[in-house]
Formats: sequence, C-alpha cells, structure tokens
Amino acid sequence: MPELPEVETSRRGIAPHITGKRLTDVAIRQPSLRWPIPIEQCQALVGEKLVNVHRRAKYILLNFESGTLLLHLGMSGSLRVLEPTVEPVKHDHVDLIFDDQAMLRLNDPRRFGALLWAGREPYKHVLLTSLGPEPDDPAFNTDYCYQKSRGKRQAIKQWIMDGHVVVGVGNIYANESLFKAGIHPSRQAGKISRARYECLVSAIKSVISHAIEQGGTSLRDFTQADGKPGYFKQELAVYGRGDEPCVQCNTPLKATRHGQRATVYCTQCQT
DNA sequence: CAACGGACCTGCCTGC
DNA sequence: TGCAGGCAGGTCCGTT
Repeated sequence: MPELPEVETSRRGIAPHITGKRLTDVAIRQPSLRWPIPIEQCQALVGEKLVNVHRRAKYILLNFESGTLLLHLGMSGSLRVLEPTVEPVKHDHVDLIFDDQAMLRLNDPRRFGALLWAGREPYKHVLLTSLGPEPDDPAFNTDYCYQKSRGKRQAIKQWIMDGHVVVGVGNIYANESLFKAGIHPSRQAGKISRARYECLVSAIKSVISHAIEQGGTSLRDFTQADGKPGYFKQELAVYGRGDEPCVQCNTPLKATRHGQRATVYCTQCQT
C-alpha cells in the first residue's frame, strides 16, 4: 500500500485531528508487528500531549513531550482517525486515544508495519540514521546521483529503490519515474550518463510530488485518513499495465521482474 | 564491500 | 465449490 506519497497523505490526514491533543489511553490488540510494539513505553505516554506529527522517508514521527513514537505502515498498513466508540475490526492492531474524542487507529493485515519508541532524539534511531535524502531535498540532485552511482553494477530500478540512495521511491514510483525519464529499468546504475540522471532526478521529483498532490495511489484498499481514495492511480503510465499499449507509442508494455518486484516498461521508449 | 535471496504476514486472485 | 500456488505497495538481515 504505502509509498512515500501515501505516507505523506496519511500524515496530512491525521495531523490536524490529533496535534496538540493529550493521549488518554492506548489499546494494543496485536503487539506482534514487524518488531514487537514496546507496550510499556506506549502506556507511559498516557497523559502527554502530542506536539506534532512529522515524516522522514516512510516513517511517521509522532512527537510527544517526552519523546517520539516511530510508525511505519509496511506493505499493508493504514491509519484512520475515528471516534473512540467505533468498534475495532479485523487487523485493527493499535488505538491511540486522545482527549476531545479523537482516536488514531492502525490497521495492518500483513503486519509488516512497525510502532517503535525512538526517544528524545528520533533521528538518531538506527532505522533513520543511514537514510538517503528526501526526493524533494535539493541534496537529491544530478551530481549526487551521478557520483554515488559510479562503480555500481546494480540495475537502475533497484538502485533508486534503495533507501540509502533516496528515500520513498517504492515499486510503483520507480516504474513510473523510469518510464518518464525514458530509461530501461535493467540498465546498470554505474553506466548511466550525467545527462540521463538529470532526467531521472527530475522525473522522480515530479512523479512523487504530483502523487502527493493527488492524495497518493489507491490500489486495492489504500484510502486516505478520511476514507477517501487517492487519485493518482488513473495517471499511472506503466505500473499494473503489462501488455497494455504504451501511452506514448502504443507498443505493448513489457512486464518482467527485478529482484522479486514487478517491473513494467516500454521496450521502445525506455533504453 | 556489493548484490542477492530469504524472511516477516495475510488476503486475494487464478487455475486446476 | 475447494484448494494449491502465486502474487502484492517494504525493507532488514544473513549469505555469497
């Protein structure tokens, strides 16, 4: 479900409803996510105010007065803000209940998500320390990519999906960005020219920022915090369109795999 | 060190 | 209708 645009959409959806409110109760029905939820540290936050809700990569940072809860949605997680009286359904693993009748509820069928305690200096948490720049960071630019990729034999698709290179480019937006830049997904990262990296960086920035504006991509069950779908799906050029005609040249799109992940590209437009 | 595959889970779809 | 198998938006970790 969530790549960076979906996570940012979720953050924007929940923040206005819970920022500045005081945590009054915590319900953890399933503590076994990717890593065990630190139940006692969550309960110790009861009585504290939620100062703000930030995001780094695909992590949502719930900043309380005494420290930060790190939230990751994994492959299938979603967040809703509901009234505390709403009955939980299957896979509603965690509720954070705030005063003023606001409840943040995490649902995650596959349980690849995470809720972790990151203390007073969350950016020093091991999961956040070695992350690459955000796509919209000026530090993510042509020179950075060109220099960092030299000597790398990895396929470009896998390289841009590596969070140590740039964060937030998951499988959907990797496919879309490579199509937009006209780059074949199998091309070796270390052999791509500076000029082509300029196209790719620009494509990644525009694809991600546009998807955020559209409220993310709704596939299967992704919805925004208010339950509405994202609207980016209708703009996908290649993802999920194997064998369908290329939007630019009508050639049937080729579906294949890179490192266990579905890859779709145009054999004519991407070289 | 780089690169790859496996692992963690459930749900949904396809084909027999 | 039932069931096995494959696949899904992420990413850490162990092994080559």
